Amino acid sequence: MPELIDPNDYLPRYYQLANILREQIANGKLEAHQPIPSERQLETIYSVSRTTIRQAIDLLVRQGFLYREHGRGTFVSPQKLQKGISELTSFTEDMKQRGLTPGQKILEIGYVQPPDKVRQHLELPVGSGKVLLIERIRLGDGVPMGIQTSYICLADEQTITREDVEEQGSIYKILQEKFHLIPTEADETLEVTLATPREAALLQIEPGSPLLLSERTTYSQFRRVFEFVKILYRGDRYRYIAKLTR
Amino acid sequence: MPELIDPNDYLPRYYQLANILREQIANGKLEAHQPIPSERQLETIYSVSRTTIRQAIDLLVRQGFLYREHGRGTFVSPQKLQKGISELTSFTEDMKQRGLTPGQKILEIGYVQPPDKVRQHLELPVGSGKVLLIERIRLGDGVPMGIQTSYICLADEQTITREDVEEQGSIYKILQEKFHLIPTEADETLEVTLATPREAALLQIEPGSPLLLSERTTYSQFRRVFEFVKILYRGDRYRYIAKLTR
DNA sequence: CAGTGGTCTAGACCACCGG
DNA sequence: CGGTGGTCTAGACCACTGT
Repeated sequence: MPELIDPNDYLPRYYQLANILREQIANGKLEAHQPIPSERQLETIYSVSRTTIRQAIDLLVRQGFLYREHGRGTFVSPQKLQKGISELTSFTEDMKQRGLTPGQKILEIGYVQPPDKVRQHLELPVGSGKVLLIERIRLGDGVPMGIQTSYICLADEQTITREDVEEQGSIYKILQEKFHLIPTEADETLEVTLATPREAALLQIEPGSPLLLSERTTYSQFRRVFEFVKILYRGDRYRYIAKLTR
Repeated sequence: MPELIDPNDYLPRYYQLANILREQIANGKLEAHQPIPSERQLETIYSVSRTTIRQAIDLLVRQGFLYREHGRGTFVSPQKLQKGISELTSFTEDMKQRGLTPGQKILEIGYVQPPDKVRQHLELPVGSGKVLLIERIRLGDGVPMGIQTSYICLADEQTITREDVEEQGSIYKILQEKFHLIPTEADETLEVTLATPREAALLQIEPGSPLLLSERTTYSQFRRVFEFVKILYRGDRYRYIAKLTR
């Protein structure tokens, strides 16, 4: 028996429908490469208009759970494509998705004058004020995975304390809960580099070992840059995963 | 004067409208953080219904050219977010986007029994037949950028010859033109590795130099795997670029 | 309050696919 | 041919924003 749509729910109907269908896919009620009911059938099953049906399906197609074939039908995607990777995630979320327990050791936290390169990424004018710096060793299941250096722009009255970071772990979570700042978009680059003696010591590897360097500029829901993050991952422990479309 | 929508064009109206707006953004007629006309205004300007207007705007929002704010309006995204990166591209397209001229030296081309790992990525059963192997040094402005090894699954009657590859350069272009096979989705991983003596010689670097290893499984418009590609990029010459959303 | 985007309806015609 | 998804219309009401 299909779950039904509640017109009075606070969630929009297309969103409720997407949740119902996604649930059925996760349960295995709908199997890979099998067709789901046609849009006209779904109209009568759930008593919503075809526009709303299509909005729900559009969502699931973009999320990689369904695919359409013109003139044939709408089908369930194979497992592999259902992961929804290449999303903007915090280190904390990333580790959890990989089945590891995230952890950290705080190296430094405080306000600094950002280096020129960082200032440019943050789109700050020359000679502008200080930004919050947080430097941490990031752990996965207790083992060092990388060194993370975050530069964060906050309004004057807002700040993050060492206690916040120690308690919560995830800065994204703090930003969201304390300041309603939601990371929405980011530009990221990845390249190869070699460990300096200091980095090697922190990561417990030999100096000159290969590292994966990620640099990210993050935008809030207001389309303003609020963060520049650099993560140096141990080359032997970390692999970047992306899902590409066209 | 705004360009107009032709109802008899072979392109759908929402798509024509998206092109018109994208063009105006590229021209600078619409500036970053400035609002575009409201959806009701666009209705009268272009004589199409609001649904169609919204479909066009949805497209441009997903492509990163516009952003919406509920109750305020729809605005032009800042330049940086307009690049539309993190798309599924061939090496050839990737180089062009970076402003470099793509090139190649073919090392090997022919049918082989795929290694187990490759066979699994291609979702082929144990003991299945041979697949097409193409190994090339890829160049950007004539300089070695990486070594690309492609394993391609084709139907029995289809094949790609050395001449095809030499003439066209891009395998994706050949697949599209000869077999109407369109790369649509891909899973990609990136990690760090060190150059073996053979790789170092081919890339004209020291053995043990750091490399960026990309492995990609590519799906066609029929949601079937048709390709597994491995590219070893020179760590000092290549940087991976991604755009993340949430 | 008026104006914006967000959701939704009940239709319509088209292009494509399979039998 | 009938059924599928793809596009489109002309409305409607809601939630949110600014003044």
